[in-house]
Amino acid sequence: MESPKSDGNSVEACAASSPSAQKSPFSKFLNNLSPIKSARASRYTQRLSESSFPTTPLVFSSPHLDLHQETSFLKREEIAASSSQAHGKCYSPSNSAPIPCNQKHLQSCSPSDFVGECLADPLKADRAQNAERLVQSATDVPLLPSCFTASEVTIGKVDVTNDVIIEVGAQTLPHLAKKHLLSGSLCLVQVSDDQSIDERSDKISEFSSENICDHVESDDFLEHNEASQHQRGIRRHLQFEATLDCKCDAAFNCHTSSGPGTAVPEVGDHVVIDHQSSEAVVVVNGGHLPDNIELPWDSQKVSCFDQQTLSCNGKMPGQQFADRVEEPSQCQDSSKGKRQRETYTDESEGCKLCNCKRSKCLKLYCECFAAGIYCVDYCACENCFNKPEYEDTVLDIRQQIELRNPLAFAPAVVKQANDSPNVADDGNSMTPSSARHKRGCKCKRSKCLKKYCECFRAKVGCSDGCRCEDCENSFGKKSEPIFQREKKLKNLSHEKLNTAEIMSGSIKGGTANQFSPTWEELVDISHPTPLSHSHSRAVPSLTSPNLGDCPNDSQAQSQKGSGLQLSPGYLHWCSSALSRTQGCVSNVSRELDSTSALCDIMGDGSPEILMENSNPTNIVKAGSPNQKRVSSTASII
DNA sequence: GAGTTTGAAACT
DNA sequence: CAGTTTCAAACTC
Repeated sequence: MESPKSDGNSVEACAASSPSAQKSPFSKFLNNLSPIKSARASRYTQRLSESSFPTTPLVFSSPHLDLHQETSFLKREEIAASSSQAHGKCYSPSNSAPIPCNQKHLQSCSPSDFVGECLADPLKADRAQNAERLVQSATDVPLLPSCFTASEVTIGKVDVTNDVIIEVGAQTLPHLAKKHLLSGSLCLVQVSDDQSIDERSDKISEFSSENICDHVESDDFLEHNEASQHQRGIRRHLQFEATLDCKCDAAFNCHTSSGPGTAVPEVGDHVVIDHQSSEAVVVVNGGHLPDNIELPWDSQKVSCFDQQTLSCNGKMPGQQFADRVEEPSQCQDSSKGKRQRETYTDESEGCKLCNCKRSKCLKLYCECFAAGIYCVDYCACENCFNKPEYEDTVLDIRQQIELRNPLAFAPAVVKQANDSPNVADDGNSMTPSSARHKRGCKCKRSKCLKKYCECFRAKVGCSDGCRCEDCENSFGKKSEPIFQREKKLKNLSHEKLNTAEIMSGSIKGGTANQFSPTWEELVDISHPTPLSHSHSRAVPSLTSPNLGDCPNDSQAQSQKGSGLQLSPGYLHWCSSALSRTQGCVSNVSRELDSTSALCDIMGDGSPEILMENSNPTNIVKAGSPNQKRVSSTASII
């Protein structure tokens, strides 16, 4: 391993700012950083200073640290995570006021009501509540890299005895076993001033070794992490593009998608963002790995974040490319070449490994590229340019693709506002599906029953945005367009005709038109659901797609099938959902225009209500919490 | 593991 | 926008 050169802005310099770090094993470890890592760390540190991120050490008031309470570890984690979100939230060692390390980052949360509550009686504490409070407290802090790793901790010396300085942005503790580092906790270690540097680090190591893995094995922690690790594992993500413009904490938030109740284990997900390259240098997965798992990679590389949950004040950070380390469960055994893939998982993008040969992993053919992540060694790709070292190229290509299709890198699956089931042609409710694929599929032969189908692969039902044929998606069929129904009906008519011919032995003077489907017949076919009968007056009008003419999804779909299609993509899905509730809308612009009109009709001016009731089944579903409001729409129709 | 099938992406 | 080609994943044997 080459020794990085210190440029004065590097992590090394950062670590050296601590008196204790100068001779510490951490600084030794700094010298063992690869140039790339060192460069990233350097950029990160530099960005921190440039962007006025507080580099002041985190100081936790020692009275709140009870190292004798083994179970308090999780609470320390909570604090650590919360503090990491707050990055720079400092507590005075002697009083309850936060140290003014960076005024704008200071919060009202004081040690007494924050740290103390968390540590005082962790066994009795309601972790969910605490976590929620912690997260809430942390999220109040803007502009800060929300995560850092336990490996980012160094200890320093402070004037006040018994206090511990946690310095962020330093380096990995070399003493910690990898598996312990993976526990991903910012461990707070109480050391005394008279201890030597090595003793301190040893103590940290000892503490970590003895406590981290043990104490993170709380039920809820393990429950979550077993699932998350199996599904998501540990990945190393690097954010593309400078996210300095998006300094909000969410941009650096590496929490997974769980709610506050599961925030305790989640907070172990830490990341250090290199703001210059927008790279997450080190991320440690949220918690614990079984002791029997030996990880094949350097703990330095261990990282993750769940990019799907990133948000920047509600907005997705535009570019979230990520470089990641393989999942141990799935990727460890992977080798170049064929392997089992887990392209989609329920809550994350899973472990994507590509096998690209010609695309150089710079096209959407490449699932890694499409997912916004860098390829990794376990990918079987050839001539891969989807690597951090080609970041500029990747970004250029990405921009070009986004110019063509702004939604190209949007999440493939769009969650629906409510968890309403799709409705099959026969009116039966299909598997409830809370999400739809953003583009929809165009399957012709797979019947949307194989992973060729993007919807099926994403475990979502097909939507009206799909152009699939003979959809049998087990997660939810799409409604059949009228032209297909008409086609079927014509076929049926021809069959009838032929049957009649056979039966009668002759047919005279008649044409097939005599047996062409009437609109009434089309209504019967295109409105297979009970709802349709209640609106049987609403003959599907292909020429006047008024709200009143299209009372349900089938009719809306009928219009679509008649050539009045919505545009594809996410907008389509959202708009489609909107249109289904509205009754029908023939195109996006009409939908947009009619939204306000419908709000006027409904009288409450709440367009979100439309989204909440995007499925027509809600209209007639008794007991639906939205029934009253929706039924008013139905009555209007 | 090789070959085939499939459908999305890219291209025209 | 539709048709064709390219591509890589999914699938089959």
